Formats: sequence, structure tokens, C-alpha cells
Amino acid sequence: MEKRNTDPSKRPSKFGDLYHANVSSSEFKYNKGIRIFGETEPADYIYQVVEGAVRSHKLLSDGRRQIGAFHLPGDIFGLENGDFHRFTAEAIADTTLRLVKRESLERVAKSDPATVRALLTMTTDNLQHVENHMLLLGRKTSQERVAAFLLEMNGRMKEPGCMALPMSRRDIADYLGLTIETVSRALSEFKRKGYLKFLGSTQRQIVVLKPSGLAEIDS
Amino acid sequence: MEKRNTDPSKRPSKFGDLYHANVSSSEFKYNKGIRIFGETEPADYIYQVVEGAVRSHKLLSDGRRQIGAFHLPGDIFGLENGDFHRFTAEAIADTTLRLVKRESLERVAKSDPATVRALLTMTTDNLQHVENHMLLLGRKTSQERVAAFLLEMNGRMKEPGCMALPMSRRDIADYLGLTIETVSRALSEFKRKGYLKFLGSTQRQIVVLKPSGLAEIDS
DNA sequence: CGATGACTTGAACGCCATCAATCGCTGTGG
DNA sequence: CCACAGCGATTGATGGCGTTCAAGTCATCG
Repeated sequence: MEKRNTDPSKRPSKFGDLYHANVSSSEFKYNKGIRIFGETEPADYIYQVVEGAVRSHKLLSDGRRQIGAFHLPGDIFGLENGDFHRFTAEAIADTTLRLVKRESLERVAKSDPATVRALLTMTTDNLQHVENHMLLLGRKTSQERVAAFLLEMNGRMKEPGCMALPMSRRDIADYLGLTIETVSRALSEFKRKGYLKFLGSTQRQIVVLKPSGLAEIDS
Repeated sequence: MEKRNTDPSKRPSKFGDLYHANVSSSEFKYNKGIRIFGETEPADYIYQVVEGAVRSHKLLSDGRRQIGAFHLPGDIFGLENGDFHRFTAEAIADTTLRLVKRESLERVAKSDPATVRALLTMTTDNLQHVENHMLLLGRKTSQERVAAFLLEMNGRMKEPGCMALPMSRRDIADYLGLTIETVSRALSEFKRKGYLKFLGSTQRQIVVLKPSGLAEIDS
């Protein structure tokens, strides 16, 4: 199950400088809806999405949920400095993940500044995303939030313009601090304005026709 | 103006492992309301609050403001991995700051894993705070937000129970994603319930009488 | 004193949430 | 093959929480 992968030519782009070190990794599959790790559980591994999609969230005691991030192919998540995870991570779709033992990474990091630097860079990228999301959650209107979401996803897709969203309206709502109805209404409004259209029978295939229109709404 | 400070016995607690290295620091004073650095400005220094208080915020084009954090004595802020600041920082009260040239820190960090590790730890602490704040902004009610704010500040004061808040109601509102009126109403409600009281003529001296009451509201 | 600014309090409004009905697609079983 | 249950999503009607607008209080400062 476990295999070495130190060949730079084979390494995926986003794992970045971690691969120059001698760390072992293995791949696992998770079915849609399966939990990868839970909040406050020990952080023994860090993860990279090979295929599929993952959501990370926090819960309040009464079930209110805030999704902090969606993780798409190439993304790394579950990286902690402390001993425990601070989010629950679940597979949104059938997903393949690459796992790296945290211990093996820490061992390398002890003596190699470049590896610690790589960890710092990943943490900073993370931080930057969350900081921007804080502004969205604290101060943006519902339309601005949905527009921002579409632009974010559009930018993260391989081919911008057409995107097959892996997440449900509920996931989007919990990411944006809204309800599914409000998300749905915003999407319908954008469609009415000609900023986007749906593809196929399902409503998760979205084509952005006028990014500039969305960008204008996102202020 | 600039002076060496490598004596461990003199170093303030929170600067942590940065001080074991040979980095120079200097102190400056900022009057109330003065900007320390602006969003997108080059990040040439990192800062530690010696005395006073600082707020960090982002702005939308139309003036809506989201405060990401308050920095109190001992706190470090303005630490960036990239070349530019991602927040604007302003002195809330008359404030004394210790400045460390980022360049000198980076030089040390190149060869010293412990220093990079210290930077990583600070960034992670930052991240954790912002992640929790995201849950607050996305999913908590106004009363929960204000209760959480009071508990946070109470925990950060030297003597818990009585606190002299350096920030205005507007600052609190922009930190919590609310309006000043809503913050004021929540505080009045908590006072009515006997969870807190005001001290003196000003309304910024708050005594928390029943933290458990606030904790219960914060769910 | 009058002016100013920070804060509180009251009244009315509006955005988003809530409640509810419907649609469309999928899968399942008679 | 069709009836129907179930789920996700949309759409409509209503309601409520927090905002907006406005007035009033209190402390500070000229």
C-alpha cells in the first residue's frame, strides 16, 4: 500500500518543496460523504487531493455549520502545527487522497529549513484565503457572496468558463454563511441577467458567461 | 534609535524564539488613530505591541470595514510571508511598538530551522484565531458574537473580570460584523441580565460578573 | 455654556431566514 | 412500463433579526 515517491518528475505541482525530502506517501480512496478526519482528532497525516473534492467545516453545538474551505485536486489540507485537527474534513464526491505521515515530515523539518519554509508557505496561503473569507462573511451581501464564490471556483477550475461543481447548494450555503434558498435565488438572478447558464439536466454544471458582471457585483 | 536586544531575560514573552537569534529591534510611538501600515504596502517590518492597542482591518471599495484582529501588549502582528501586508493596521490608543526589520529576520531564518519554526507557530496561532472568527461571522447570532467578544477580551486581560476596552463600539461592530447599535443593545441586554456592569463614567470599563452566563449564550 | 463625539434607545424598514409548495430527476418495485 | 417515493433545487409567501434612521443622553472640551 505504501510506496516511495521521491522522483521530482512525478510529483504533483502543489506539494511543492515537500517532495525534495525523503517522505513516504500512500494513496487512499474515500467514497462520497465519508469523513476523512474529525475536529479535535489527532493530526497524524496531511492530505493532498488527487481526484475528487473535500470540504472542511466547523460545527456549533446545535448543528450550525461553517465550511472553511473546499479542497480540489492538487490542494493540500489537514496540515496542522499543533497536535489536533481544527476542522472536520469530508469527501464531497468519490475522492482519492495522497496521505503523508506527519511524523516523517516533522523529522525532516527538524533539520531542513527549506521544508519548514514550505510548511510556512502553505500555512500562509491558507491564512490568506481565510482572511479574505472573513471579509466576505462579515461584510458582504448575499449577492456579493455568491458572485465571489462563482469567481473563486471559476478561477480554480482547469478550464475557466465551464465548471462542474462537486458541492451541493447546502455546502455552498454553509461556505457563504447563507441558506440554500438565498444561494438559489442569487444564482437564478444571475442567470436572469445573463451572467451564467446551467448545462445539462443537473444544476451543478455552471457556465459563467459574463465574469465581469459577477466581478462588478462582488464590488 | 536602534538598539540590540538579545538578552533573554529582557525579552517579552510572546516574541518567543525570535529572540535567540541576532535580530535588531527598535521602539516607536504611535498616537491614537495613526496608521502603522496599509493594505498592499511592502512588509518591511514586523511589530510587537509594547503598550497600547492596534486594530487590523480590510476595506471594501464602498467603505465597509472588517476588523480581523485586535493586538494587545505582547502580541505580534504584521508578519507576512509574501512581500506585502494584507491588512491595514492602526493604533487604537496611544501605542508603543517594537519593530523588527523583516530582512534581518529572513536572513537568520535561511539557516536556522528553529526561527522558521517560530514564524510558523506565530502564523498558525494567527490562522487558528481567524478560523474561529470565521465561524462567528458566518453562523453566530448578534448576542452570541458579542458574548464571544467579551469572553475573548476577558481572557486576554491581565486581570480577568475587569477590563478597560481600548476600542470603540464601532471597532467592536466592525470586528463582529454588526452595527454599533446592535452591539450596544446586546451589551445593555447583558447588563440587564446581570452578566456585566459598567465602571465609571465611560462605557468602556466593563466588569464581567457572570462569565458562565456569557458562555452559555455563546453556545 | 454651546459644540462635539461616543454611546444608548426607540421606531420602522429591509434583507435574508423560515416555512411551504412545486418541479425535475433518479431509482425502485409492482 | 409506469407509479411513486425520495432527494436536490427552485420558487413563493411570510416573518424576524439586525439594520437604518432618528432622537436623546452623557461626558468632554472649546
